[in-house]
Amino acid sequence: MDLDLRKLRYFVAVAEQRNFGRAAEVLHIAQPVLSRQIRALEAELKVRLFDRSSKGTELTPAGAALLADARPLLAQASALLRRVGAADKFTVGFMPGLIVTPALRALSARHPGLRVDVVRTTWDDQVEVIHDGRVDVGYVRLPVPLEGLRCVPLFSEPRVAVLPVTHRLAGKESVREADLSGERRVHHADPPGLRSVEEKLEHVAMHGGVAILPLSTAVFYSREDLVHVPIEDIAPNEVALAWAAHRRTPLIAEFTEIARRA
Amino acid sequence: MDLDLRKLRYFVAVAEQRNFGRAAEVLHIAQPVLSRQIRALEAELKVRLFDRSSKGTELTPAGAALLADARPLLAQASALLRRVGAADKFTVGFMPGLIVTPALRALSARHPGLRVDVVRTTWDDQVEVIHDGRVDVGYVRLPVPLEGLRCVPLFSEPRVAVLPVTHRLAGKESVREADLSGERRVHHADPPGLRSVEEKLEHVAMHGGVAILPLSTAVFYSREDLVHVPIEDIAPNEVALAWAAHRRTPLIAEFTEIARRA
DNA sequence: TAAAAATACTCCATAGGTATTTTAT
DNA sequence: ATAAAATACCTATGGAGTATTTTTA
Repeated sequence: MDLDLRKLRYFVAVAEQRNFGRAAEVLHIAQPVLSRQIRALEAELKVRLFDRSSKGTELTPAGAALLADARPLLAQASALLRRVGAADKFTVGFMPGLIVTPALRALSARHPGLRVDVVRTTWDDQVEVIHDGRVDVGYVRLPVPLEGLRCVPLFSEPRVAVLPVTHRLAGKESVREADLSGERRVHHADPPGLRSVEEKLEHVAMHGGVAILPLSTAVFYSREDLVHVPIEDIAPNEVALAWAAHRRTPLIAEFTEIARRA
Repeated sequence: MDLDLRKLRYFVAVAEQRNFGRAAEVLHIAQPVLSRQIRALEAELKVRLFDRSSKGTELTPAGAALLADARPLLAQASALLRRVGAADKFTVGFMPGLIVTPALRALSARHPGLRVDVVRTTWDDQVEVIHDGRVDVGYVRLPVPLEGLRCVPLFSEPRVAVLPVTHRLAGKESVREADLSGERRVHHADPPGLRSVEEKLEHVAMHGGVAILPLSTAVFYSREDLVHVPIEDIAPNEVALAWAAHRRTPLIAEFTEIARRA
């Protein structure tokens, strides 16, 4: 009758590990328990989810289809758990460089009893925090995967090249993308391990190369040993407000209005 | 750890009935069981969900917040259950008057093993069937509540007034909305009980009044004793393709492309 | 006192554990 | 022979039932 989210969570673990023993370890349960639970799930759903063999466990087509549904369902359940009991709290996520305080202050002024909170996000988790309920709405930098989200564009801003002050292009009024073709681009997680803006800038300062950032981010994280130069011919960065697609709450509607006007 | 969907379903029943005894009847369980399960849920969530009194049961603010999350979560769970085991089937919903066979045939041609199916919807359930997984995508007539949906506009078409052949306006080339001001409008579920297009048209034929329908619907359901006349100054009806916001499957992407080109 | 919900108790289904067997490379 | 999953068997938790008590308008 009712789907058992525990079994579904176990299923996802096996699907990810492609191995019952390892999945059981991850889940901190014994392997026979996991085998039995997956079999029970298959019996309840009347569908074979895995092709087991001694050299590995693979998803069946039905299993793959289930996995696609299972992940967002579990995320939504965890979002529900996170939000309940925090009904009087409104949390906003934002990417580095974006200023959210005026909008939050406006919301707070209209709802004196409301606790407001902010969470700084990164490229990695700007969408994840929306799906799992850590934030009610997020200021995101596009593009993002739109699945499960509702999204309104807010504004766009130019991108700049961030360079060491000693760089040959450091004094320029502006540059074109072609001017940077010889440079090592510092992207997100490239070189590996760089996740935050600070880390990227530290890398540029230490080892050279160029980081391409939205203007507001470059301004917010400016350092004396780095400069930023506008890039003429690169698409601007779009900033949008996003929230979980299935939610309809007055607070979210109100906040999007506030954010749009700002 | 894991949310219990059974308890959540019980919670929704109590929230809807605002009475434990009646909710227990609806759920086909005994009242003490329900009391105990709701208490257990409150303990697990560490939140009081209801204010109980001998003259009624009311949601707390936290309970109201939970309800808003609980409904879509349960819908998504039921969608998952419906879809698993039908991984090789693609189902399309459509509102009356819309022709979906060419698009379906095109999809079918590209995927020989795929079973395709159609479901005719009404105003009442055109969105519901998407949320609970009865269809993979739906041709909907806007406006629809966009929560939990992804939606691409397809085309728009004029609306016409459907009248008895004997009506004073029956011979006209076209009419304006003001010309209809004296007429009894036959809407969806107004007069009560009218849910399908056929019922509405039957009502117009029997009792007079005017039904305003998209052109294609009026053509599809045309009858000898009724005529339709274009309305000059009314916003056209928008037709869109919609699907569950959290889903990303190749088949849906492919079908939206096909539908868009048609 | 009447209606609504909570408590007390019993029963049984099932998750979890350990030990062991089956199966395919 | 080895690795992976399944089976056997045990314990404990928690869901469902009936009978009854508590609470408050």
